Amino acid sequence: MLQHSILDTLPRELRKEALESIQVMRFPPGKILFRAGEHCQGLPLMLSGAIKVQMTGVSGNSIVLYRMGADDICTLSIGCLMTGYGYRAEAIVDEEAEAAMVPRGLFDRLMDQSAAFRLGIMESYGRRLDDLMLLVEEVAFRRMDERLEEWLQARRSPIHITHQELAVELGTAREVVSRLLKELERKGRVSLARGKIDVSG
Amino acid sequence: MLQHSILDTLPRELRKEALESIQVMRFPPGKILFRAGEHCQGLPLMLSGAIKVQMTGVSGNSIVLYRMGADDICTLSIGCLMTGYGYRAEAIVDEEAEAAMVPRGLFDRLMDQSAAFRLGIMESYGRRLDDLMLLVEEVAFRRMDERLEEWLQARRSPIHITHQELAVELGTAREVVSRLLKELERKGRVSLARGKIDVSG
DNA sequence: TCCGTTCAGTGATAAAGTCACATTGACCCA
DNA sequence: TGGGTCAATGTGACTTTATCACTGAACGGA
Repeated sequence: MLQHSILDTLPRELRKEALESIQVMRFPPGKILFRAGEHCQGLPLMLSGAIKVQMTGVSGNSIVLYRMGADDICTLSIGCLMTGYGYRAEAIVDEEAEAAMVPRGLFDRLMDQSAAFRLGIMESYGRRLDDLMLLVEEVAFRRMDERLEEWLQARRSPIHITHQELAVELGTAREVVSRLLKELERKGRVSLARGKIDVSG
Repeated sequence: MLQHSILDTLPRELRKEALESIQVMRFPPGKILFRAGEHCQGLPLMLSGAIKVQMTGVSGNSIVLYRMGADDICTLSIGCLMTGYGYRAEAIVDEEAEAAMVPRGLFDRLMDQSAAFRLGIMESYGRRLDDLMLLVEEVAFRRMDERLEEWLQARRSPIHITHQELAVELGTAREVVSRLLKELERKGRVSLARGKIDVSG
């Protein structure tokens, strides 16, 4: 169950302690791992699956910030744990996910004793930073029709999603997505059905 | 010169090594520390001053992502060093800054041997993540007139800045800033001069 | 089959971004 | 000291995106 995870790289002693004190959990799609404002209940180290992190603005609009995959450690939880503040965003499972919940004490020991673990942390942070920088640029400067088309092209057709969910992916309003999709349909690029988008080509 | 920096917390031996191998540098306002695409020349650990990090989109528009201050370590440089990719953004000095340039080897040793240093790194990452998440929300959902007014209120009047520079701070177009400022002037909230904004109240 | 609910479509209007060009102010320098 | 130059600002026209207020269509029970 822990095969191919970053924990495999630990020296024998530490690995033993890790395997004893961590709790492996399995989450179904749609499961909410945490909500904005809640406090950290442990550091999830992802073993498999995909989890999206999204935030909701004061206006009530939401946007997907980034996704976590295997070997990512939840950087938001680290921050939450360090500062004692609540989460600023929420995490929702996309694809059935397994995660090792690492207790605080073990986290500190891993940071102290394993260079590989530290590297994993830094990589997770690096990816998050990169994701967010790219997102800022997208949201600030790119056209919505281009972003929508790219999003659609990046998945396998047919795509099962509502316009509202797609709006959250892109950080815009549902009406905007509906109109742009209708326009794409008129151009023959997609065909639309309730909760489903077929991309041509 | 290194008083009150994170390096003070190091154990004697490590501190000695640090003081020998780091190079303290001083940068004047306007100095460009690095540009997009360049490769990392060392990890800056800021001792004083303020540095802004901004990125330019494919469209040619720019936006300020966040600012670094004393005790921040440049997370962008860490990522750059780890992955070997070039910088995705550029860093420009706002207020005269001093920074200790930490060589790769020392960085690794500090990570390995100083919990305080690790904590500093994590805090820097945490702040960056937080800054960027807030920025995404701002850019995606908030009205430009509100953002502009908040930005103005957060400084001491008179503010010496051009509309173009202000546009980069907010991630919008110069014309938008000019129009919104003119509107504020009509309402008596500011008075405008070339390169200067006086905020009333 | 009716009913409630979620999902999608759309007109009207406002806010923001883009393009093109006019005007203004600061400064240099002959 | 009067031009000349250039960066900074102003603005009209138009497009894109966001918001508000609905309407209608599809689905899933009861």
